[in-house]
Amino acid sequence: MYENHELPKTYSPAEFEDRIYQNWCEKGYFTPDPTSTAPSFSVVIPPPNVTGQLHMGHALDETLQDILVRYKRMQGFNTLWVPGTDHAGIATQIKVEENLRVNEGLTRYDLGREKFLERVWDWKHQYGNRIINQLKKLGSSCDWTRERFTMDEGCSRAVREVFVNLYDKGLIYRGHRIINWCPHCLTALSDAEVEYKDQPGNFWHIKYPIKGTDEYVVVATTRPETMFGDTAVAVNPEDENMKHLIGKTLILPVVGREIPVIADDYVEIGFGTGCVKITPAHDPNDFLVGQRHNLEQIKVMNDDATMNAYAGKYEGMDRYACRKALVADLEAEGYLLKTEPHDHNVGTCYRCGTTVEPLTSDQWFVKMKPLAEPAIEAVENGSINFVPERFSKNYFNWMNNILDWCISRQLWWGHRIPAFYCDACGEMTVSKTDITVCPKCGAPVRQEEDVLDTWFSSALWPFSTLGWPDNTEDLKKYYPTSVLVTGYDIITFWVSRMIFSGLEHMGQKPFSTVFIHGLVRDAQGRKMSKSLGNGIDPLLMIEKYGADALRFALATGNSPGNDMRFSDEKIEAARNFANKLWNASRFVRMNLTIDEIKLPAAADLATEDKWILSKYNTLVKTVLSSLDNFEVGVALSAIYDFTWDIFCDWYIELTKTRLSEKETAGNLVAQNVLAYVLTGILKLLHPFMPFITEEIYQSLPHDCESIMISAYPKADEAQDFTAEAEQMERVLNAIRAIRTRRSEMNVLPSRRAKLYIATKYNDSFCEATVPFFVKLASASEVEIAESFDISADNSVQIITDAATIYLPLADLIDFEREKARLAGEEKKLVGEIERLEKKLSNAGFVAKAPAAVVDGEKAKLAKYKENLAGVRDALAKLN
RNA sequence: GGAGGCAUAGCUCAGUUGGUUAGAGCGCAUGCUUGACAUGCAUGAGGUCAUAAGUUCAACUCUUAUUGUCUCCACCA
Repeated sequence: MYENHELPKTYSPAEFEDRIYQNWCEKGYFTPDPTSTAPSFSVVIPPPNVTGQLHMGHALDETLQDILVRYKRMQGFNTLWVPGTDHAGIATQIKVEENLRVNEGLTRYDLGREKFLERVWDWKHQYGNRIINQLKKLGSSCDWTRERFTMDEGCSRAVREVFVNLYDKGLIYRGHRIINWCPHCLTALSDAEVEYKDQPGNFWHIKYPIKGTDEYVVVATTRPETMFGDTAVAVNPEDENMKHLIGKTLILPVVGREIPVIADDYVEIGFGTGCVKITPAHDPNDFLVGQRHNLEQIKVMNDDATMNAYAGKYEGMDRYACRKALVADLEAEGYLLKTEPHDHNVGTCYRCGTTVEPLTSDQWFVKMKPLAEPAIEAVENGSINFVPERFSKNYFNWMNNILDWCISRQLWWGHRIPAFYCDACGEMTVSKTDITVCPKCGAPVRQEEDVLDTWFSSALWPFSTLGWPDNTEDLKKYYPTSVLVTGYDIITFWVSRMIFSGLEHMGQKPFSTVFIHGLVRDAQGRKMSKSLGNGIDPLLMIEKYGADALRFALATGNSPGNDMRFSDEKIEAARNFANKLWNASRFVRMNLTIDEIKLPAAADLATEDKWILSKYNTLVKTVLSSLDNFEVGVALSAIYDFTWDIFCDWYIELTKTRLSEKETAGNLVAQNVLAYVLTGILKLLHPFMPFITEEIYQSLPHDCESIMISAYPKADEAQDFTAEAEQMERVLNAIRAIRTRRSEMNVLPSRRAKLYIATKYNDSFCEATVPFFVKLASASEVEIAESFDISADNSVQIITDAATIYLPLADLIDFEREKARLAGEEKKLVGEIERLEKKLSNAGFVAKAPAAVVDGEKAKLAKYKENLAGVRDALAKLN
């Protein structure tokens, strides 16, 4: 590929990200090997809208999937990530209609169904690749040879197969029901597609006269314009104040029509006036009441929510105009008793925001109860599990209360329902293939005009994309898929429907784990939205900071299921990390003379090598266990901390002496360990930051043609050099302590001082560590002995875990300040000692706490006591 | 009305079976062109882990209640 090339001086991702991605594609790394016998790991992408544009939500979703997919691929799984797009019925149709209206002043009806659909397909072809290309920019390792579309031939065949199967089982039926109607989109909506929003409104109290008397009942309503469709007034049969009215006849004001008073316990005693107008054709509850009492359904509106002939003189008016006019007339005629402000929740269309109108209509439904039962069971028995687990509650809540699913849409863009009507004999035929004549009487048939809910086809995505209804190799290998990654906002829309569809049609769950993430919000915590204009464009971020930085920013500090904020600071921090890694790699690279990285034998390793290898091994364990538990953010921050704080800030510094000694054995050992650990970091990091890791990997000696198909690191107990690691920590702590003291004394780094180290652990402070003190603790020279007797008048005493260090700073020392510091130290130690003694004298603690904990506390106590003695000693000398 | 999340440093957030002196990034302060990196290095200030009880030898962590905040579901006409 790019054999051991030099790394440019500055990290500029734009210069290599596209090139690398293209190379991966050309090499076919994203396509699984068909001959592989390794266990499968498969994921299907939540298909974005085909004409949509990439937003931060997608970016997060794709990043998380790609992390899992690349991780598993590197672990040797036969890994497949199926990409594709969704035709997004309403959303796409609205866009095309809008475009048509603005540019040509036409409606879809002007064009007719066929011509209009041609336009939509044109639109799809024009914009369909945009989102795909945007996904590629992110680095997504999808198998593009398997790209699918919910309306491609295969998916369409799956839709028909499912429809006919369900129909034959009696699980799909056509019925006259009350549904949610969007007067703007002119289609039915499922319950899930309605969003409830609080809106200010009024409670209008209206008199309904009782026939043959001067009396009246008072009905309170938020929707007076529906009174033209009232076919009863209901009261609760248990309501003492109201039960005498049952059976009486009322006269509808303005309309003059007679309606009965009926008894139904749907009416809540004590709420409102106790009388409820019943409009079966325009309210879901009233519809049910109407069914119980056999009431007539009077629809008073047209499909565009203007009033029809039943509204009399209000015919043709919009529902809100009618409301206004009607209320004025009621008031004028003395029927309006009072108007009470009342906020209420109004259902709106999730696509266009128009207030939906509940109305009765002929629609197609899926009978949900029989499908929901096994779907609930699958999550209950752990066959499918949610991460985090709490989201299964959401799922159960939805599934347990599920009503039949209205699947027909009065749209043109979508899968046309495969039902064929014969006008001659009245027969309806549901068929997997198109038919032109009636199988019963031979007369011509016409196909159902309605199309299916978009989610009907998305529900089949995990198996329709793998070739179902054919029994393909892909299906055998990759179904059920391993993980589904998606946001909590579409658990009901999509996840639940995939689960029952998979169980019903495949006889097997569609996936084992549902990995749920939260929403990406803006820096202020607001939802990103077009109307607020606060959306951050992921592509701009990629352009400015690189895809790796974007991915890092999205993956870090993000825990499953929780929303996250995205800000410039976050992505800058991510870019800075990439830059840090880049420069550390340049440093390693420029010191490399070897052609092959070979970890030296343990006997040849220096203490600091064993220390970094132990630390690295701990990191590997953390990353593996975190990723296995979907703790992506934890894994990534562990890599970040190791890379920056341990590898760069310490280990690289510790190797500089050996690196300067060219052509020595120590030099070669240092080179090898540096390159080995760096390569390990790159591999661990690759799933998160695929581009920069590949670019650097290629510049180092490497044994695999691409990092993305190299083996993911494994933990290796042989590299846990515990004793050496502890030794090294003591040295580092001593260096930190010296730096701290010097800084407190305001000693310039350029002022070098001799160090005296009185050791407790001779092995920690052997001659080999002297250069570290010279280099990292600004020492001029170092003298090590078991103990020292330095007169106190010109030196600072530094007590560390492992040694007492004397720092002669003569004139620089402010003795008053040093005394105050020591006094503070003394106080702190006394406090700690008190706390520990109390704890250790607690019989319960000593008896019940694990021995290791007790021993740890004892050791700590001993250490503090020793340190305290040292501090007091120093104080005594100063006084 | 039902369910759930969140509450930890000035800001944004981690904290993995309860057990060192609770962490990071950004910001802030002080000092540094230290052999790759100022997109950097070193050092530091800053937290009674929302409140109150409970369980425990031991609670940021578990339980309950309270307060604040966000979300989902249902919906009363």
